[in-house]
This record gives sequence, C-alpha cells and structure tokens, in this order.
Amino acid sequence: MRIATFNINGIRARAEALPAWLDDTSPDVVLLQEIKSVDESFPRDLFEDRGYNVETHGQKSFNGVAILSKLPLEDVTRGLPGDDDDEQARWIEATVVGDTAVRLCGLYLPNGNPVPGPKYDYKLAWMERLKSRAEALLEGEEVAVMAGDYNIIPQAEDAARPDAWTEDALFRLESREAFRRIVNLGFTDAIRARVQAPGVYSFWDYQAGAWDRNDGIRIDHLLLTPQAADLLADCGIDAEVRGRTKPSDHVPVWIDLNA
DNA sequence: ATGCCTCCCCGAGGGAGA
Repeated sequence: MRIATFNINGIRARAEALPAWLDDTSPDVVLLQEIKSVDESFPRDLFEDRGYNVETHGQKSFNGVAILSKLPLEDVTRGLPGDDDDEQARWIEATVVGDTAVRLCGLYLPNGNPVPGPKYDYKLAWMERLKSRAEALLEGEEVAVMAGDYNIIPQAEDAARPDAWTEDALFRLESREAFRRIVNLGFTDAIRARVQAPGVYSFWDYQAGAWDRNDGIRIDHLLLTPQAADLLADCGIDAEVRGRTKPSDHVPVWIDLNA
C-alpha cells in the first residue's frame, strides 16, 4: 500500500498538476494539506472519477486537510483533540483496511513565524496536543502513520542553508526539540530510516530561484508507529514534480507499506 | 530573506505562507 503526503498549496491552483501526478504514480492513499477550500467547494469529482474515496476537513481561504483513498475510509475524525476553541482545519484521521488496518493521521502543523509571537505560541501548543495524540496511538499499538507538512526542519542536514534558518520557527532549537520529543516516543521518520545523506528536500520556495539552485528544506514527514515501521518496504520523494508546470512549492513524499 | 513568488480573498491590494 502506497501512502503519500502532499501539501498542494490550494486545490483550485493544483486542479491540473495534482491529477497528473495521481495518474503517473497511482498512490493508494494521499494525505493532502493546504487545500484552502471549504468542504462544499472541494472538487471531489476530480478524484472520485479516478477511483478515490474523498474525506475533507476544510476551511475558507486557509489551511484545510483531506484524505484520498482507493480503499474505503472508516472511522473518520476531524480536528486535533485537546482544544475545543481551535478553529483551524489542520488534522484529519481515518482507517483504511488492506491486508491489515492502518490508522492514517493527516496533519498540517502551524508555521509559527514570526518568533516570538502568538503564532509561535500556537505552534508549540499544537505540538503538545500532537504529542498527546501520538502517545495514544503508541499505547494502542496500532499500525499508524502521522504524515503531513510538519513545518519542522529536523536537522541541519535537512536544509541547503541551515545557517539561514537558525532563528526561524521551522528550525530553531525549541521547535526541533518539540519535534524530537514526539519522534523519541518511538516513531520512525520514514525517509531518515532509509536515507542518511544530506540534501533530501520536500520544499523549495517560489522565490529567488530556489528550485533551480536546489535551495530546499525537508519539512514534510511520515512518522510511523513501531507496528507500521515493521511493515515499511520503501519510501521516497517525488522531487521532479517541483519542476513541472504550475507546481506547489512542496512535493509528494511517500511510503510503501506491506499492508 | 525583516521576503525577490504564489496562493487566497475577490474584482484592489493585502494577509499568509516558509
């Protein structure tokens, strides 16, 4: 089962590029971030026509997450637990049953800039809630994947110019420590389980020719519970998508699970 | 990069992103 995460930076803007990538690679499950659409406006037909079931958790103009799946999606929940006043659509969960049941968690972690400020405080508070949900997944010993745009550069090796990011909310020590606390509960960062070399990126800014200069960062991650990591067969990043017509600034990151 | 694009809102130009 191939499970991909892809921050598409607007579903309307990606109405051609996203289906083209689906037709190329035919993933079984796709966790989308930044759909920038309410549920009623999401172009479900684009995906249902290709055999995908669609579940969305949208919001006007900003944020918004969704799941596409060739297999039925069960037990869908929307919103990260822990703050009933949180209006931002950044979390969706569902279970897909192949050879085994896989709990899918799609997330769009807050950017957090500028630092300091309320947006940074929100990011850190959101990560505390994420940690609580992660602990519950581990306690359940589930085959589970938490995947999405984490807006975290885990290590210096994950940025072409780490020195430029030292005080940024994506890379400053406090942010990275919060991410490490979650990973260190027992999760496997799928890409880093296979690739230790630097220079592996999932985002290139639209500005200043970042793609042409390979000035990238790795911020889109798939974290696996031990039960999911045992089923990991392969993983990769479809970086060439960034060089196509009218691309998102992120590219798809995927895993193949024996599930 | 304290932002050189691109997205969204809409129907101008500003907020947001990373």
